[in-house]
Amino acid sequence: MPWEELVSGSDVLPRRFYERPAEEVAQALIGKLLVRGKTAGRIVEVEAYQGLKDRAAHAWHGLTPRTKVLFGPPGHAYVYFIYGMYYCLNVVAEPEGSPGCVLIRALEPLAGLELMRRRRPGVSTVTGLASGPGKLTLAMGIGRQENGADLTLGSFTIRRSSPEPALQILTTPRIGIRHETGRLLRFAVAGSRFASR
DNA sequence: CAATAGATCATCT
DNA sequence: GATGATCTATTGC
Repeated sequence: MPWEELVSGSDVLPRRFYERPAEEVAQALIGKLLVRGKTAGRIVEVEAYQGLKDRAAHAWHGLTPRTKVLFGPPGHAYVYFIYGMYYCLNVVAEPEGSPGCVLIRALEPLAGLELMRRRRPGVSTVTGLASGPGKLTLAMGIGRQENGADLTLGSFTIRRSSPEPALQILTTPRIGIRHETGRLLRFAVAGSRFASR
């Protein structure tokens, strides 16, 4: 899909969209558009992290230099480096001072596919371009520089598409964590080939 | 197919 | 000094 058409038919989500419990924001983000520069994709998989009351969350230990952004105002990006190799993208949720967030885990690529392919050499299928938290940051060129970015302004945003597709949402436990594994805080588009496994 | 190993480093104890 | 919100290649059935 042409980037211009995609963006002209969509609206940036306002800050108040993010100012509620992380679990609600996570579900509401399914189907929304993540746009960065000339690349864009539909969010098909997310996980909610509930801050101080969630042992699996980075913010569980409290305010540190790394978690500072999580304690700030909602609607900003929290990007962290993991396993010595990858970056993961989160969106800060809940009112300022309450460090809830939503991990973006997978996208259906919609625009800028050529650029994404160049950033993911060796990946032959479109489904494999952004079907995981580390993969999507590579495909969209997201790194340290984006930590703290305001997602309600500028060229890095999350948008509501019109019309919004009617999507069946699946709820499951979160992936790759050691604590709080029983909580049903992962949400994905049912049957999506673009979600992670 | 499923299971496993290796890459590689910021962050916090 | 250990750990981790991962990915890929490789091995074994």
